[in-house]
Amino acid sequence: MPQPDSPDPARASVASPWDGVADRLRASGLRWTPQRRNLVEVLREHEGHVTATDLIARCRELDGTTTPSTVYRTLDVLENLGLVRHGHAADGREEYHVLPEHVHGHLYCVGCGTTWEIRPETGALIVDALAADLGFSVDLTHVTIAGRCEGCQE
Amino acid sequence: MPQPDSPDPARASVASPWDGVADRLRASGLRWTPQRRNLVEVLREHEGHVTATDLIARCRELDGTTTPSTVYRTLDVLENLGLVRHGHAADGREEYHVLPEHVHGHLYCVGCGTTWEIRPETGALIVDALAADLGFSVDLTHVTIAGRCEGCQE
DNA sequence: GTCGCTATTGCAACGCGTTGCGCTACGATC
DNA sequence: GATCGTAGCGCAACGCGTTGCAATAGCGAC
Repeated sequence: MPQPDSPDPARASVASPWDGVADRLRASGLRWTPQRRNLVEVLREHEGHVTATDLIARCRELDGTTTPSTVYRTLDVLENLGLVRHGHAADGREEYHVLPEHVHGHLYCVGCGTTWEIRPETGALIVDALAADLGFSVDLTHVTIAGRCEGCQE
Repeated sequence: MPQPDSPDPARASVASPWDGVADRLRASGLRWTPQRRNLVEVLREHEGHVTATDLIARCRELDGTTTPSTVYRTLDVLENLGLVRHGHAADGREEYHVLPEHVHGHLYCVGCGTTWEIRPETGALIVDALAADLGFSVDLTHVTIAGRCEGCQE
C-alpha cells in the first residue's frame, strides 16, 4: 500500500523524498538509528554535490562520536534506496549527488575547480556515441570528466 | 640540435621513445638515477595500461629498496615529458597509460573489469558535444567512464 | 680527480576510503 | 514492559596516494 505513512500531515503535504526513509528502511528489515537520522538531516541541507569528507565533517558537528565508517556504510544503504548516487571526482575523491532528479554526468574544471552538470541532451549524445562505438552501455552518473570551462581557457 | 645522442648506433636505429629519456632529463637539469632507470625499464615492458600499484610492485622486484613516493614522483616527471599519462579508473585508483600515441579516453566495464579504449572518432564526438554544451574544453585522457560492455549486458 | 650545488631519495606521517570484528541497541514478538 | 535475534555501531588496522624533511648522491665545473 503506497500511502504516505508520515504521522505529520503538514509535512506529508511537502512530500520530501526524505520523509519515508525511516519506513522504507524498516520495510527492508533495516534500522533507523540516530546516526542515520543525522546523516539524512545533513543531506537535506545539501541537495546537490557533496564530498564524503564534507558529509563526515557535518555529521561530526551534530554528533561528535560519528565515525567515517558509519557514514560510508550508511551512504551505501541510501544509495541502494536511490536517494544518493556516488561518483569519483577528477582527483579520484568520492563525490555524492543528492536526490538526482535525472541522470547526469559531471564536468570538472581544472582551472577554477567548479563542477558543472552535463545537460541531459548532451549526456544522451555521449551515451549514444559510446553505444554505437563498442556497444557499451554507459553509467554517466559515476563519472566526472576533467577539462577547462569556458572562462578558464586562455 | 635535435640529433640522436644515443651512443649506441644499433639501439638508435630502433628509435624507442625511451632511448633519449636520460638525456632529456639532464637537458632540463634533472637527473638520471638508478630508481628512474628501473622504472623506465618496467614501463618498457608494460606498453598499455598499468596501475601505479603494479608499477611499484615491479620496481620493488628489481630493487627491494624502492619506495612508493619515489615511484609516484618519477611518474610525475615522466608525465611532464609526455611519456606517460595518468588517469583515474572507475574505482578512483590511479592508472597510467604508457606512451599514448593518440589522445584517447577509456571505458571500464563493471561487469568483466575490462578496460576499453574509446576510438578517436568517438572521443572527438564527445569532446565536440561538450564544447557545444558549455564551451568546455575536455581532457579525455584523464577520464575513465564506467558502464557495461556489449558482452556483459543481460 | 675533486668539489659543491641541488635534485632526488627514503622515511615518517598524514588523509581518504575500506574492511573485519566484537559489542551495542533497534525493534519485532510475546 | 521484558526478551531476543541481528543490523549496525565504534574501533582498529589496512591499502592507496601525497607531502615535508633531512640525508644522499647525480653531475657540471674546476
